[in-house]
Amino acid sequence: MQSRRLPTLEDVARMAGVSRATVSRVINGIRNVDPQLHQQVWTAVDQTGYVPNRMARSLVTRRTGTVALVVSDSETHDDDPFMSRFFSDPYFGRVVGGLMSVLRPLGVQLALQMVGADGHKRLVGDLRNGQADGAVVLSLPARDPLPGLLAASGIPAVLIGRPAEPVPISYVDLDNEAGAALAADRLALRGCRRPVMIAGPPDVPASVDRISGFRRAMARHGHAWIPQETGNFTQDSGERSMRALLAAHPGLDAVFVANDLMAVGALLVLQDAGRTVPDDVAVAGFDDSSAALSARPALTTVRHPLEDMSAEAARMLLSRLDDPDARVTSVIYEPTLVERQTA
Amino acid sequence: MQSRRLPTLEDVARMAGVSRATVSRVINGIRNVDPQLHQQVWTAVDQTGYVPNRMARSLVTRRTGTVALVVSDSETHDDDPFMSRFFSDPYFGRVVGGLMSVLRPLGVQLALQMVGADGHKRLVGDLRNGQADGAVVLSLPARDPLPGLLAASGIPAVLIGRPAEPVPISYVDLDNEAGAALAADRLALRGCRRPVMIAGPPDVPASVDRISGFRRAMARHGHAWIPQETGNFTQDSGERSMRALLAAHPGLDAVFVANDLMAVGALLVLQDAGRTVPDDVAVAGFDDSSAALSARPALTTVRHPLEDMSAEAARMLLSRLDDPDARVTSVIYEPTLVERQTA
DNA sequence: ACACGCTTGGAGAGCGTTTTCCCATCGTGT
DNA sequence: ACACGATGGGAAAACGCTCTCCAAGCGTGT
Repeated sequence: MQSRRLPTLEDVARMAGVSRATVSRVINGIRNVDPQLHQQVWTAVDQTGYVPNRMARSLVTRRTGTVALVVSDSETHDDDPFMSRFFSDPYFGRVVGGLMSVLRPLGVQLALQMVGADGHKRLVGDLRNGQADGAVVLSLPARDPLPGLLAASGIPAVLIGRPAEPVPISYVDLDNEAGAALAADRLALRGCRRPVMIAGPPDVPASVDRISGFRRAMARHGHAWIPQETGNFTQDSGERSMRALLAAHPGLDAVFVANDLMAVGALLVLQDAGRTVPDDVAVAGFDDSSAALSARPALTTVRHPLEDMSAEAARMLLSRLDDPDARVTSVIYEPTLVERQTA
Repeated sequence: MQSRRLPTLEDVARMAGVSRATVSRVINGIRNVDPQLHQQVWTAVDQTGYVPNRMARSLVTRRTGTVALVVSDSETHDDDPFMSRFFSDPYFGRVVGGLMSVLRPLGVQLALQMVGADGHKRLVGDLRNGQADGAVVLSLPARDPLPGLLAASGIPAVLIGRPAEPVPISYVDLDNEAGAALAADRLALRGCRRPVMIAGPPDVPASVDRISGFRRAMARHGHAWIPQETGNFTQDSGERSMRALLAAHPGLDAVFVANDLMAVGALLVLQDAGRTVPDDVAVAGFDDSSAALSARPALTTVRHPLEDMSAEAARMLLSRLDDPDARVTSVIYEPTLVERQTA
């Protein structure tokens, strides 16, 4: 069954009584061909069950119809298997969903690429060859050289999240500062006296922006100094941070947490410590991931339209592929506050 | 920059002063070549920055170095965007993580393929051509013809989750019956009098097995009849089902929920209804996803070693690729009970 | 010395497409 | 009638690689 050779253009051409070139033209809908032949070709295609060989086609067109989703895992430690952590984060799924929503209708493949600290050169090489036509790059640690390499090698790419250092490369991002400010305003509005925060890793730009956005907004509300703990975006680190904060600042009455997973952890710790949320302590998260909804009380959080952003990233990449000389662009999304029960 | 033609085998050969064939042999480590030339070739490779063109290579070897992760979305409804729901389910991430853990070290690509109700033939066609060397197939609704088509067309494939109908195709699966029985035993051990259950969609084999496993085990404990509601594995449907169950059977004191997401929903509804968990009502979930840990009280659940299973699926597929005549095999994993606070 | 194997490098034939030429045919305006 | 631009089909050259032959070189046994 599978041993039989697959039908090729040649076979179709023979059956339809035309040349390979004509069949190719019909299939790709390029140039006019006689309606009569057109018909013959299509019936031949049906009868043979012909499907164009992707490799052969790509070899000559230099297009693969695939885009790579590049995930950096340079931050992996041995004791902290990055893969399980990253992939099970809702973040990953939301991005994939957003990308697929635009890629799939167009028949574009999505290929997963992980790149370690060493693999950057290799990745660029692979990309320049037949690996993929372009790349959507995700979750970069600061100082990652990848954006620079990508830009320099002229590989069409779009980042999700701005590059840490200015590099001529397209990206979509959220206005993280504004989002954090939204949370700050909300917390201040409730009349909090001693706000604290749980920040994300200091080497990712989004984290930095959330920190500065929160501080700046709180300063406007008269809170010059905000105690802070740093986590790594996992629920577990949220719990640890909250415990530390509680120990150091027992009088705290509001906490801004840089993502929902950590916020859920913080919530649990607060409740275990006998604090009522939101009456004793108000909590605001960030992302509006599914965890926010299943928390009890439901988490007040900053909505991060990741699906939309990813979809846009896909669209940007695609249009860049159509027009290689297109300008580098960026799209910044505005976050909104989702008021639920914790603040 | 990117306009410059990439170096080809020919270029390397010229620089090294040998023939294309020799360079090819050196690069692929096939046959012996003179150490002297060997050296010359490698330095030429380095100097040119040569990277083999994947398409060209695949065209002749008929191997792509890619496996497809096939996700069926035939159950999509317009009002229920499948993609966002499916991809943000921890299930998806865990599978990807498991697959990657074995694929990545081997340099094998993972390509995401979604296939709709119509697309089966197309998928098979794409697969038989250069799309991928094989497929890992996920989340199939019952009566899905895909396993049959795959088997018939001789495409190397491994299912995650057994096919609904017997088909000569390899798969990995969990002993869902045994898992449900574990939960049942636990609930019975706590001395429950009125157990109920929230089941998954009746058209997925795993659901069916969990239902029958739970019923059978409960029957052994003297509970002949178990009231049941059916959800679709989302937290929301878990909430709905729990509410219905509570209304119809106010005296219930134990509930088995077919996955953790629904269990979290059930937990929330129970608490909102003023029931204490586990004292008034014991709850057991299934999967041991991250949601189980962040629930409060922490969810007692059945551990589903999805990462291991996916990794094994990848290994099975790979070995099938190496030896196309390998026998169809299946691996069934044994679930374990994770005793936390809800039961 | 000679024949005979064994090793190693090169020439070249594909792999299945797309695409560039080029040629034949046809309709049109003078 | 005749030249002339369109139009549409076919032959064949890539695309970059692998791999089968083939020939040359070498050592060995008789």
